[in-house]
Amino acid sequence: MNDKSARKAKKSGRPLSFDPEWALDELMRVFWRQGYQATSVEDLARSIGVTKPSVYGSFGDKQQIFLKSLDHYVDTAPQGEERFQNDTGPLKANLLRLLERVVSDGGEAKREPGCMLVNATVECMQLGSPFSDHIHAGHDLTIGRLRRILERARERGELSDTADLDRLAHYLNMLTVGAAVMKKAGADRREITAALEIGLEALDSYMP
Amino acid sequence: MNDKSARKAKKSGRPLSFDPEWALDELMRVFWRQGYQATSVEDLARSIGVTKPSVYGSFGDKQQIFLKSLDHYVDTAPQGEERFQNDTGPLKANLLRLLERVVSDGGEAKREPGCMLVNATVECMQLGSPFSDHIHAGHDLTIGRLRRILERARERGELSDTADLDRLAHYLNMLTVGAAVMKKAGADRREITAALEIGLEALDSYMP
DNA sequence: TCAATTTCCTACCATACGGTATGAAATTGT
DNA sequence: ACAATTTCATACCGTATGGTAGGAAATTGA
Repeated sequence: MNDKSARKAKKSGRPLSFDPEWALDELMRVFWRQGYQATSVEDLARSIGVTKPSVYGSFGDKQQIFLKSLDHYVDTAPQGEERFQNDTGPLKANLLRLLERVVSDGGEAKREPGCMLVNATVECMQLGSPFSDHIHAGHDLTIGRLRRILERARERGELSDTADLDRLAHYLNMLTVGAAVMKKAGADRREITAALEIGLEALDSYMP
Repeated sequence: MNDKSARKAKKSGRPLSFDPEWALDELMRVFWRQGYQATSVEDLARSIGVTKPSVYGSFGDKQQIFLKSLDHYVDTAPQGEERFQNDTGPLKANLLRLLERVVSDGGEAKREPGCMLVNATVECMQLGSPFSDHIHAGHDLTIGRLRRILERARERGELSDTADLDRLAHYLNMLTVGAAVMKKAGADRREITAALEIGLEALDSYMP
Protein backbone atom coordinates (compact mmCIF):
# COMPACT_ATOMS: atom_id res chain seq x y z
CA MET A 1 0.00 0.00 0.00
CA ASN A 2 2.07 2.82 1.29
CA ASP A 3 5.01 2.25 -0.96
CA LYS A 4 6.81 5.51 -0.42
CA SER A 5 9.86 3.76 0.92
CA ALA A 6 10.41 1.68 -2.19
CA ARG A 7 13.40 3.32 -3.84
CA LYS A 8 13.27 1.82 -7.28
CA ALA A 9 9.50 1.61 -7.54
CA LYS A 10 8.80 2.71 -11.07
CA LYS A 11 6.27 5.49 -11.06
CA SER A 12 3.50 5.71 -13.57
CA GLY A 13 2.77 8.99 -15.24
CA ARG A 14 4.84 11.45 -17.17
CA PRO A 15 8.49 11.23 -16.20
CA LEU A 16 10.48 14.12 -14.81
CA SER A 17 12.27 16.15 -17.45
CA PHE A 18 15.37 16.41 -15.27
CA ASP A 19 17.41 14.29 -12.90
CA PRO A 20 16.44 15.37 -9.36
CA GLU A 21 19.96 15.12 -7.98
CA TRP A 22 21.41 17.08 -10.86
CA ALA A 23 18.61 19.60 -10.48
CA LEU A 24 19.22 20.14 -6.78
CA ASP A 25 22.85 20.76 -7.57
CA GLU A 26 21.90 23.38 -10.14
CA LEU A 27 19.41 25.06 -7.81
CA MET A 28 22.08 25.19 -5.13
CA ARG A 29 24.47 26.90 -7.52
CA VAL A 30 21.95 29.62 -8.31
CA PHE A 31 21.41 30.39 -4.62
CA TRP A 32 25.15 30.13 -4.07
CA ARG A 33 25.85 32.73 -6.72
CA GLN A 34 22.96 35.11 -6.12
CA GLY A 35 21.89 34.65 -2.53
CA TYR A 36 18.39 33.99 -1.20
CA GLN A 37 16.55 37.24 -1.65
CA ALA A 38 18.16 38.15 -4.97
CA THR A 39 17.05 34.85 -6.49
CA SER A 40 13.58 34.57 -7.98
CA VAL A 41 11.76 31.30 -8.38
CA GLU A 42 11.87 31.94 -12.09
CA ASP A 43 15.67 32.04 -11.95
CA LEU A 44 15.57 28.65 -10.27
CA ALA A 45 13.13 27.23 -12.80
CA ARG A 46 15.15 28.46 -15.76
CA SER A 47 18.34 26.94 -14.35
CA ILE A 48 16.88 23.45 -14.65
CA GLY A 49 14.95 24.10 -17.85
CA VAL A 50 11.38 24.09 -16.57
CA THR A 51 8.80 26.62 -15.43
CA LYS A 52 7.78 27.66 -11.95
CA PRO A 53 4.97 25.20 -11.25
CA SER A 54 7.27 22.26 -11.95
CA VAL A 55 9.76 23.59 -9.43
CA TYR A 56 7.07 23.99 -6.79
CA GLY A 57 5.82 20.51 -7.55
CA SER A 58 9.20 18.86 -7.16
CA PHE A 59 10.93 20.90 -4.47
CA GLY A 60 8.35 22.92 -2.56
CA ASP A 61 8.36 26.67 -2.09
CA LYS A 62 11.31 29.01 -2.27
CA GLN A 63 12.24 28.62 1.38
CA GLN A 64 12.29 24.84 1.20
CA ILE A 65 14.36 24.90 -1.97
CA PHE A 66 16.87 27.15 -0.29
CA LEU A 67 17.14 25.00 2.81
CA LYS A 68 17.57 21.86 0.74
CA SER A 69 20.21 23.65 -1.32
CA LEU A 70 22.04 24.78 1.80
CA ASP A 71 22.02 21.30 3.27
CA HIS A 72 23.22 19.93 -0.04
CA TYR A 73 26.03 22.49 -0.07
CA VAL A 74 27.19 21.60 3.40
CA ASP A 75 27.10 17.93 2.50
CA THR A 76 29.02 18.18 -0.74
CA ALA A 77 30.86 21.40 -1.52
CA PRO A 78 33.53 22.39 -1.16
CA GLN A 79 34.91 20.11 1.53
CA GLY A 80 32.69 17.07 1.74
CA GLU A 81 33.39 14.46 4.32
CA GLU A 82 35.51 12.37 1.99
CA ARG A 83 37.80 15.25 1.19
CA PHE A 84 38.72 15.37 4.85
CA GLN A 85 40.11 11.89 4.77
CA ASN A 86 43.41 12.31 3.00
CA ASP A 87 45.16 14.15 5.78
CA THR A 88 48.17 11.96 6.36
CA GLY A 89 50.76 14.67 5.83
CA PRO A 90 51.81 17.45 8.21
CA LEU A 91 48.84 19.10 9.93
CA LYS A 92 49.50 22.68 8.93
CA ALA A 93 50.08 21.80 5.29
CA ASN A 94 46.85 19.80 5.22
CA LEU A 95 44.89 22.60 6.80
CA LEU A 96 46.29 25.19 4.42
CA ARG A 97 45.31 23.06 1.45
CA LEU A 98 41.83 22.56 2.88
CA LEU A 99 41.19 26.20 3.73
CA GLU A 100 42.51 27.34 0.39
CA ARG A 101 40.16 24.98 -1.36
CA VAL A 102 37.20 26.41 0.49
CA VAL A 103 38.21 29.80 -0.79
CA SER A 104 38.98 28.84 -4.36
CA ASP A 105 36.05 26.54 -5.00
CA GLY A 106 33.21 27.78 -7.14
CA GLY A 107 35.31 30.67 -8.32
CA GLU A 108 35.82 29.88 -11.96
CA ALA A 109 34.24 33.06 -13.20
CA LYS A 110 34.94 36.64 -12.27
CA ARG A 111 32.09 36.80 -9.78
CA GLU A 112 33.23 35.03 -6.64
CA PRO A 113 30.37 33.33 -4.82
CA GLY A 114 32.50 32.61 -1.77
CA CYS A 115 31.13 30.12 0.74
CA MET A 116 27.40 29.56 0.57
CA LEU A 117 27.16 28.81 4.28
CA VAL A 118 28.83 32.11 5.11
CA ASN A 119 26.59 33.96 2.69
CA ALA A 120 23.54 32.31 4.19
CA THR A 121 24.71 33.20 7.68
CA VAL A 122 24.97 36.88 6.89
CA GLU A 123 21.84 37.09 4.81
CA CYS A 124 19.43 34.67 6.47
CA MET A 125 20.14 34.39 10.20
CA GLN A 126 17.87 37.37 10.72
CA LEU A 127 15.01 35.55 8.99
CA GLY A 128 14.62 33.29 12.01
CA SER A 129 13.63 29.65 12.04
CA PRO A 130 13.99 27.45 10.13
CA PHE A 131 16.83 29.35 8.45
CA SER A 132 18.76 29.78 11.66
CA ASP A 133 18.42 26.09 12.52
CA HIS A 134 19.89 24.90 9.24
CA ILE A 135 22.69 27.46 9.41
CA HIS A 136 23.52 26.38 12.95
CA ALA A 137 23.59 22.78 11.81
CA GLY A 138 25.92 23.67 8.96
CA HIS A 139 28.42 25.37 11.22
CA ASP A 140 28.26 22.58 13.76
CA LEU A 141 28.96 20.06 11.04
CA THR A 142 31.88 22.04 9.67
CA ILE A 143 33.38 22.60 13.10
CA GLY A 144 32.95 18.90 13.87
CA ARG A 145 34.84 17.99 10.70
CA LEU A 146 37.68 20.30 11.64
CA ARG A 147 37.73 18.82 15.12
CA ARG A 148 38.09 15.33 13.71
CA ILE A 149 41.07 16.44 11.66
CA LEU A 150 42.66 17.79 14.81
CA GLU A 151 41.89 14.58 16.69
CA ARG A 152 43.61 12.50 14.05
CA ALA A 153 46.56 14.88 14.13
CA ARG A 154 46.81 14.47 17.87
CA GLU A 155 46.73 10.71 17.49
CA ARG A 156 49.73 11.10 15.21
CA GLY A 157 51.44 13.17 17.87
CA GLU A 158 51.18 16.46 16.00
CA LEU A 159 49.25 18.22 18.74
CA SER A 160 49.92 18.26 22.46
CA ASP A 161 47.61 16.33 24.75
CA THR A 162 46.58 19.46 26.60
CA ALA A 163 45.43 21.35 23.50
CA ASP A 164 41.75 22.30 23.56
CA LEU A 165 40.61 20.85 20.26
CA ASP A 166 37.15 22.38 20.48
CA ARG A 167 38.52 25.86 20.76
CA LEU A 168 41.02 25.20 18.00
CA ALA A 169 38.31 23.90 15.71
CA HIS A 170 36.22 26.98 16.39
CA TYR A 171 39.23 29.14 15.62
CA LEU A 172 39.97 27.37 12.35
CA ASN A 173 36.36 27.72 11.32
CA MET A 174 36.45 31.44 12.07
CA LEU A 175 39.61 31.76 10.02
CA THR A 176 38.02 30.01 7.06
CA VAL A 177 34.94 32.16 7.32
CA GLY A 178 37.03 35.31 7.32
CA ALA A 179 38.90 34.12 4.26
CA ALA A 180 35.64 33.36 2.44
CA VAL A 181 34.38 36.88 3.04
CA MET A 182 37.61 38.50 1.91
CA LYS A 183 37.51 36.33 -1.17
CA LYS A 184 34.11 37.71 -1.94
CA ALA A 185 35.42 41.19 -1.22
CA GLY A 186 37.73 40.65 -4.16
CA ALA A 187 40.94 40.08 -2.24
CA ASP A 188 43.77 38.59 -4.22
CA ARG A 189 44.21 34.87 -3.78
CA ARG A 190 47.86 35.18 -2.79
CA GLU A 191 46.88 37.79 -0.24
CA ILE A 192 44.40 35.39 1.30
CA THR A 193 46.89 32.55 1.31
CA ALA A 194 49.44 34.74 3.02
CA ALA A 195 46.94 35.67 5.73
CA LEU A 196 45.94 32.05 6.21
CA GLU A 197 49.58 31.08 6.66
CA ILE A 198 49.91 33.64 9.41
CA GLY A 199 46.76 32.37 11.04
CA LEU A 200 47.97 28.79 11.01
CA GLU A 201 51.11 29.83 12.84
CA ALA A 202 48.91 30.16 15.91
CA LEU A 203 48.87 26.35 15.99
CA ASP A 204 52.57 26.30 16.86
CA SER A 205 51.69 27.00 20.49
CA TYR A 206 49.76 23.75 20.63
CA MET A 207 52.37 21.45 19.12
CA PRO A 208 54.56 19.34 21.30
CA MET B 1 24.33 83.28 -6.37
CA ASN B 2 25.44 79.73 -6.30
CA ASP B 3 25.60 79.58 -2.56
CA LYS B 4 25.77 75.83 -2.14
CA SER B 5 29.09 76.05 -0.35
CA ALA B 6 27.82 78.34 2.39
CA ARG B 7 27.41 76.05 5.37
CA LYS B 8 25.34 78.17 7.68
CA ALA B 9 23.36 79.95 4.98
CA LYS B 10 19.85 79.96 6.34
CA LYS B 11 17.51 78.46 3.82
CA SER B 12 14.10 79.86 3.15
CA GLY B 13 11.15 77.51 2.95
CA ARG B 14 9.78 74.87 5.23
CA PRO B 15 12.45 73.48 7.55
CA LEU B 16 13.39 69.81 7.66
CA SER B 17 11.47 67.87 10.26
CA PHE B 18 14.63 65.98 11.27
CA ASP B 19 18.30 66.61 11.82
CA PRO B 20 20.10 65.27 8.73
CA GLU B 21 23.05 63.87 10.66
CA TRP B 22 20.81 62.12 13.15
CA ALA B 23 18.67 60.85 10.27
CA LEU B 24 21.62 59.37 8.39
CA ASP B 25 22.60 57.58 11.55
CA GLU B 26 19.11 56.11 11.86
CA LEU B 27 18.99 55.09 8.21
CA MET B 28 22.34 53.38 8.63
CA ARG B 29 21.02 51.43 11.59
CA VAL B 30 18.09 50.11 9.59
CA PHE B 31 20.34 48.88 6.80
CA TRP B 32 22.75 47.53 9.41
CA ARG B 33 20.03 45.47 11.04
CA GLN B 34 18.12 44.34 7.97
CA GLY B 35 20.54 44.42 5.06
CA TYR B 36 20.07 46.11 1.70
CA GLN B 37 17.49 44.00 -0.09
CA ALA B 38 15.40 43.23 2.97
CA THR B 39 14.96 46.93 3.70
CA SER B 40 12.17 48.84 1.97
CA VAL B 41 12.25 52.56 1.44
CA GLU B 42 9.20 52.72 3.65
CA ASP B 43 11.19 51.11 6.48
CA LEU B 44 13.75 53.86 6.04
CA ALA B 45 11.15 56.61 5.97
CA ARG B 46 9.41 55.33 9.09
CA SER B 47 12.69 55.16 10.99
CA ILE B 48 13.10 58.93 10.71
CA GLY B 49 9.42 59.75 11.05
CA VAL B 50 8.59 60.86 7.52
CA THR B 51 7.17 59.35 4.33
CA LYS B 52 8.93 58.09 1.25
CA PRO B 53 9.02 61.25 -0.89
CA SER B 54 10.80 63.15 1.88
CA VAL B 55 13.48 60.49 2.03
CA TYR B 56 13.99 60.62 -1.72
CA GLY B 57 14.13 64.39 -1.57
CA SER B 58 16.78 64.49 1.13
CA PHE B 59 18.93 61.43 0.45
CA GLY B 60 18.29 60.23 -3.10
CA ASP B 61 17.21 56.76 -4.10
CA LYS B 62 17.64 53.54 -2.17
CA GLN B 63 21.07 52.78 -3.57
CA GLN B 64 22.45 56.20 -2.70
CA ILE B 65 21.02 55.99 0.81
CA PHE B 66 22.69 52.64 1.29
CA LEU B 67 26.07 53.82 0.05
CA LYS B 68 25.91 56.91 2.26
CA SER B 69 24.94 54.69 5.19
CA LEU B 70 27.82 52.32 4.51
CA ASP B 71 30.32 55.18 4.29
CA HIS B 72 28.89 56.59 7.50
CA TYR B 73 29.25 53.21 9.17
CA VAL B 74 32.88 52.85 8.16
CA ASP B 75 33.58 56.37 9.34
CA THR B 76 31.95 56.06 12.74
CA ALA B 77 30.98 52.62 13.99
CA PRO B 78 32.17 50.60 15.64
CA GLN B 79 35.84 51.54 15.52
CA GLY B 80 36.09 55.10 14.27
CA GLU B 81 39.46 56.66 13.78
CA GLU B 82 39.55 58.16 17.26
CA ARG B 83 38.94 54.84 18.94
CA PHE B 84 42.20 53.64 17.43
CA GLN B 85 44.21 56.24 19.25
CA ASN B 86 44.30 54.92 22.81
CA ASP B 87 46.60 52.02 22.13
CA THR B 88 49.42 52.71 24.56
CA GLY B 89 49.24 49.35 26.32
CA PRO B 90 50.53 45.97 25.14
CA LEU B 91 49.71 45.30 21.49
CA LYS B 92 47.88 42.02 21.88
CA ALA B 93 45.70 43.33 24.71
CA ASN B 94 44.81 46.40 22.66
CA LEU B 95 43.95 44.34 19.63
CA LEU B 96 41.81 41.94 21.62
CA ARG B 97 39.85 44.84 23.08
CA LEU B 98 39.42 46.35 19.64
CA LEU B 99 38.33 43.17 17.88
CA GLU B 100 35.95 42.31 20.67
CA ARG B 101 34.35 45.70 20.39
CA VAL B 102 33.76 45.21 16.70
CA VAL B 103 31.96 42.04 17.55
CA SER B 104 29.96 43.30 20.49
CA ASP B 105 28.91 46.65 19.08
CA GLY B 106 25.37 47.09 17.91
CA GLY B 107 24.33 43.93 19.71
CA GLU B 108 22.08 45.22 22.44
CA ALA B 109 19.10 43.21 21.31
CA LYS B 110 18.79 39.54 20.61
CA ARG B 111 19.21 39.98 16.88
CA GLU B 112 22.91 40.48 16.22
CA PRO B 113 23.52 42.76 13.28
CA GLY B 114 27.23 41.96 13.22
CA CYS B 115 29.47 44.22 11.14
CA MET B 116 27.68 46.20 8.47
CA LEU B 117 30.72 46.21 6.18
CA VAL B 118 30.90 42.43 6.32
CA ASN B 119 27.19 42.13 5.68
CA ALA B 120 27.46 44.49 2.74
CA THR B 121 30.38 42.52 1.36
CA VAL B 122 28.45 39.29 1.30
CA GLU B 123 25.19 40.75 0.09
CA CYS B 124 26.23 43.52 -2.26
CA MET B 125 29.56 42.72 -3.91
CA GLN B 126 27.66 40.84 -6.59
CA LEU B 127 25.60 43.94 -7.37
CA GLY B 128 28.63 45.49 -9.06
CA SER B 129 29.58 49.17 -9.13
CA PRO B 130 29.15 51.38 -7.27
CA PHE B 131 28.54 48.91 -4.44
CA SER B 132 31.82 47.11 -4.95
CA ASP B 133 33.75 50.38 -5.01
CA HIS B 134 32.42 51.54 -1.65
CA ILE B 135 32.96 48.11 -0.11
CA HIS B 136 36.52 48.04 -1.37
CA ALA B 137 37.10 51.48 0.08
CA GLY B 138 35.71 50.36 3.42
CA HIS B 139 38.04 47.38 3.66
CA ASP B 140 41.02 49.44 2.56
CA LEU B 141 40.25 51.98 5.23
CA THR B 142 39.87 49.34 7.93
CA ILE B 143 43.06 47.57 6.93
CA GLY B 144 44.89 50.87 6.87
CA ARG B 145 43.76 51.60 10.41
CA LEU B 146 45.00 48.23 11.57
CA ARG B 147 48.28 48.84 9.81
CA ARG B 148 48.74 52.13 11.66
CA ILE B 149 48.22 50.37 14.96
CA LEU B 150 50.92 47.90 14.02
CA GLU B 151 53.23 50.71 12.95
CA ARG B 152 52.86 52.44 16.30
CA ALA B 153 53.47 49.13 18.04
CA ARG B 154 56.64 48.63 16.07
CA GLU B 155 57.79 52.13 17.00
CA ARG B 156 57.38 51.07 20.61
CA GLY B 157 59.47 47.99 19.94
CA GLU B 158 56.60 45.52 20.18
CA LEU B 159 57.06 44.13 16.68
CA SER B 160 60.26 43.09 14.96
CA ASP B 161 61.63 45.26 12.18
CA THR B 162 61.32 42.47 9.64
CA ALA B 163 57.61 41.85 10.24
CA ASP B 164 55.46 42.43 7.15
CA LEU B 165 52.91 44.85 8.55
CA ASP B 166 50.74 44.79 5.45
CA ARG B 167 50.28 41.07 5.63
CA LEU B 168 49.66 41.23 9.35
CA ALA B 169 47.05 43.94 8.90
CA HIS B 170 45.31 41.85 6.25
CA TYR B 171 45.39 38.90 8.61
CA LEU B 172 43.92 40.85 11.51
CA ASN B 173 41.17 42.16 9.27
CA MET B 174 40.36 38.63 8.15
CA LEU B 175 40.23 37.52 11.75
CA THR B 176 37.83 40.31 12.65
CA VAL B 177 35.65 39.54 9.69
CA GLY B 178 35.44 35.89 10.67
CA ALA B 179 34.49 36.85 14.20
CA ALA B 180 31.76 39.17 12.93
CA VAL B 181 30.21 36.38 10.88
CA MET B 182 30.32 33.89 13.74
CA LYS B 183 28.74 36.49 15.97
CA LYS B 184 25.91 36.74 13.51
CA ALA B 185 25.77 32.96 13.39
CA GLY B 186 24.84 33.13 17.05
CA ALA B 187 28.16 31.99 18.48
CA ASP B 188 28.63 32.62 22.17
CA ARG B 189 30.63 35.70 22.99
CA ARG B 190 33.09 33.80 25.16
CA GLU B 191 33.57 31.34 22.33
CA ILE B 192 34.47 34.15 19.97
CA THR B 193 36.81 35.72 22.47
CA ALA B 194 38.57 32.40 22.96
CA ALA B 195 39.04 32.00 19.22
CA LEU B 196 40.33 35.57 18.88
CA GLU B 197 42.86 34.91 21.62
CA ILE B 198 44.16 31.92 19.71
CA GLY B 199 44.34 33.98 16.55
CA LEU B 200 46.34 36.73 18.23
CA GLU B 201 48.91 34.18 19.34
CA ALA B 202 50.04 34.14 15.73
CA LEU B 203 51.57 37.55 16.40
CA ASP B 204 54.11 35.98 18.76
CA SER B 205 56.20 34.95 15.77
CA TYR B 206 56.61 38.59 14.83
CA MET B 207 57.63 39.92 18.21
CA PRO B 208 61.27 40.54 19.02
C1' DT C 1 0.09 90.46 4.23
C1' DC C 2 1.91 88.35 0.29
C1' DA C 3 5.27 86.17 -2.84
C1' DA C 4 9.01 82.86 -2.96
C1' DT C 5 10.91 78.71 -1.41
C1' DT C 6 11.38 74.27 0.53
C1' DT C 7 9.51 70.26 2.73
C1' DC C 8 5.60 67.68 3.72
C1' DC C 9 1.99 63.91 2.86
C1' DT C 10 -1.75 61.58 -0.01
C1' DA C 11 -2.38 59.11 -3.87
C1' DC C 12 -0.85 56.85 -7.56
C1' DC C 13 1.86 54.05 -11.31
C1' DA C 14 4.46 50.30 -13.20
C1' DT C 15 6.76 46.37 -12.31
C1' DA C 16 8.34 42.19 -10.26
C1' DC C 17 7.58 38.47 -7.47
C1' DG C 18 5.68 34.30 -4.79
C1' DG C 19 2.39 31.17 -5.49
C1' DT C 20 -1.73 28.66 -7.80
C1' DA C 21 -5.65 27.04 -10.94
C1' DT C 22 -6.33 24.56 -15.09
C1' DG C 23 -5.93 21.77 -18.72
C1' DA C 24 -2.70 19.59 -22.11
C1' DA C 25 1.19 16.17 -22.75
C1' DA C 26 3.64 12.01 -21.64
C1' DT C 27 4.18 7.84 -19.50
C1' DT C 28 2.56 2.84 -17.21
C1' DG C 29 -0.40 -1.02 -16.67
C1' DT C 30 -4.24 -3.65 -18.32
C1' DA D 1 -6.90 1.15 -26.94
C1' DC D 2 -8.00 3.21 -22.77
C1' DA D 3 -7.94 4.61 -17.91
C1' DA D 4 -4.91 6.15 -14.31
C1' DT D 5 -1.22 8.88 -13.01
C1' DT D 6 2.24 12.31 -12.97
C1' DT D 7 4.57 16.27 -14.93
C1' DC D 8 4.28 19.91 -17.99
C1' DA D 9 3.47 25.04 -19.49
C1' DT D 10 0.11 29.00 -20.07
C1' DA D 11 -2.21 32.20 -17.75
C1' DC D 12 -3.50 34.34 -13.83
C1' DC D 13 -4.02 36.55 -8.82
C1' DG D 14 -2.70 39.35 -4.90
C1' DT D 15 0.70 41.80 -2.89
C1' DA D 16 4.81 44.44 -2.07
C1' DT D 17 8.03 47.57 -3.79
C1' DG D 18 10.81 51.46 -5.98
C1' DG D 19 9.77 55.64 -7.48
C1' DT D 20 6.90 59.98 -8.79
C1' DA D 21 3.14 63.62 -9.54
C1' DG D 22 0.71 67.25 -7.42
C1' DG D 23 -0.86 70.04 -4.14
C1' DA D 24 -1.02 71.45 0.94
C1' DA D 25 1.80 73.23 4.89
C1' DA D 26 5.50 75.79 6.95
C1' DT D 27 9.00 78.96 6.88
C1' DT D 28 11.80 83.60 5.20
C1' DG D 29 12.03 88.10 3.47
C1' DA D 30 9.74 92.23 1.95
